[in-house]
Amino acid sequence: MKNSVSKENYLKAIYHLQHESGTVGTNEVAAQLQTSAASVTDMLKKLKKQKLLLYERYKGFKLTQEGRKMALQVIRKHRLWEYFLVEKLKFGWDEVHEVAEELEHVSSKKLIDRLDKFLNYPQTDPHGDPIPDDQGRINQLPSQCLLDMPLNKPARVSGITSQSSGILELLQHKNIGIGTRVEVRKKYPFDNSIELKIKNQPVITLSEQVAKNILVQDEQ
Amino acid sequence: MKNSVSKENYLKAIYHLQHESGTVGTNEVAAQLQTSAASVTDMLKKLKKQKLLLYERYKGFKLTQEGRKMALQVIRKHRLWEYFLVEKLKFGWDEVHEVAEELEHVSSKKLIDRLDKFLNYPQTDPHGDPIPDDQGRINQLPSQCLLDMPLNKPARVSGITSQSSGILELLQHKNIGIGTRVEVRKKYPFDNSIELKIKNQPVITLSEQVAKNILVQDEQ
DNA sequence: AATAAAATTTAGACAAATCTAAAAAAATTA
DNA sequence: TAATTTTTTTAGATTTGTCTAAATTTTATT
Ligand SMILES: [Mn+2]
Ligand SMILES: [Mn+2]
Ligand SMILES: [Mn+2]
Ligand SMILES: [Mn+2]
Repeated sequence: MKNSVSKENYLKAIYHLQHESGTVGTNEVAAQLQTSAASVTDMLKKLKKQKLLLYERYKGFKLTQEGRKMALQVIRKHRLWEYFLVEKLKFGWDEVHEVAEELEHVSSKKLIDRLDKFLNYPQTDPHGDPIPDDQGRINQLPSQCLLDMPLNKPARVSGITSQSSGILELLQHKNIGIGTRVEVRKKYPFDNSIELKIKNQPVITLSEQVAKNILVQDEQ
Repeated sequence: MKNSVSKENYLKAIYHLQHESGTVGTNEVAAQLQTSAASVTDMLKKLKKQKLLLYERYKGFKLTQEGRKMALQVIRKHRLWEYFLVEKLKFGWDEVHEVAEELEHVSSKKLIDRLDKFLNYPQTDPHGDPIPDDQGRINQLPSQCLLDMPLNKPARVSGITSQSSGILELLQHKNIGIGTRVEVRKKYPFDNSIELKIKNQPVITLSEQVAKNILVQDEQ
């Protein structure tokens, strides 16, 4: 019943691609997992045989109910461990991903349920992504891109789309993190840059490339 | 530079056997790791090629300095995770071994050093075994078998040799754990059973099979 | 529609870790 | 010491996950 590390990584990658771009292609998965397209095809066949994937050759693929459920369990583990690393072991939010990529494959169900309890059932990981419960359910408040916010409307940073350490470092320097309260004060159509007021801090400017990666939720 | 899960398990098994019975044999390792003697021989060759093992065919083997160092790092991780599971996640001391057997292979050095700090640099794991520091150093107080203790000499339980869940469950029922203060009140040469006084509790009887697995240190 | 390009799959190979059965060496016993 | 038993190694396969190169299918472009 227990899947290999490799299979878990494939399930997770397919799940994420499915929920971002709708359809999933062999090359996309290969790029995500830094492997060859041929290797992906090999694995697709194995996942199909295990009834974790709906797949016809050349016709694209997507996870079955069972596959999705497994992917969500891996994601749950990944995000709980990330939370642990930041909240308890004082890792920076830009250093946890790699480590969680290993920890997520430890298989004990009891371990993860106890960890959840120990952390007091957190709702989101340090990047603002929601943590599925032990049934795989996600409760996601609607959030929108910072670029689309109307002027002077209070909002709270709820997530960062890109997780490149570059953007995370930049945001840390500008004192923007998950939960930070912000208001857009001005938008410049010329370069799509914005001026942003952060609570208790002066107004700062963000480029389009940065702002488009920031998700916010309405405040109050 | 990073070793596989399997290699780490071999290094650890050889280290333990080396320190218990002096010499190590292929069959012993096979029994410990529940694999075949042929598989062990295969791995011995690989470990030799990596200079982690001194090995000549048919002539026995032992770890090199480098191999011992690696084994001790795995043991450090194993015991720190066991401590975490018991102290923070409230696992029973008889349920942690299997889970730690997986967690010990997560490779981040920073993770384990931060965990050590978070746990406040514990000296021993929940079974009383010493936790090596990040240089692989162990500070081990001399301890002896409960069967060899003189009568009425105060002592403190410092370790359990066997880690079968059978004995751990038995000891839990009789309120014996690491740190429990005890005195041997009587020895019966007929079956080598003993009568044991536990502080604040009535005298109990332990069979030879149980008593020989209990290690104690002199008290005061 | 014919051709070119891109995406995907197949063919064939390899490394790691395992196995069983058989052979070889060492240790024990008679 | 010779025979027997035990331990250890070799030979030959198998499974999993990966690779490159070549073939096939689909999609896009003239
Ligand atoms: Mn992973
Ligand atoms: Mn995350
Ligand atoms: Mn292990
Ligand atoms: Mn232990």
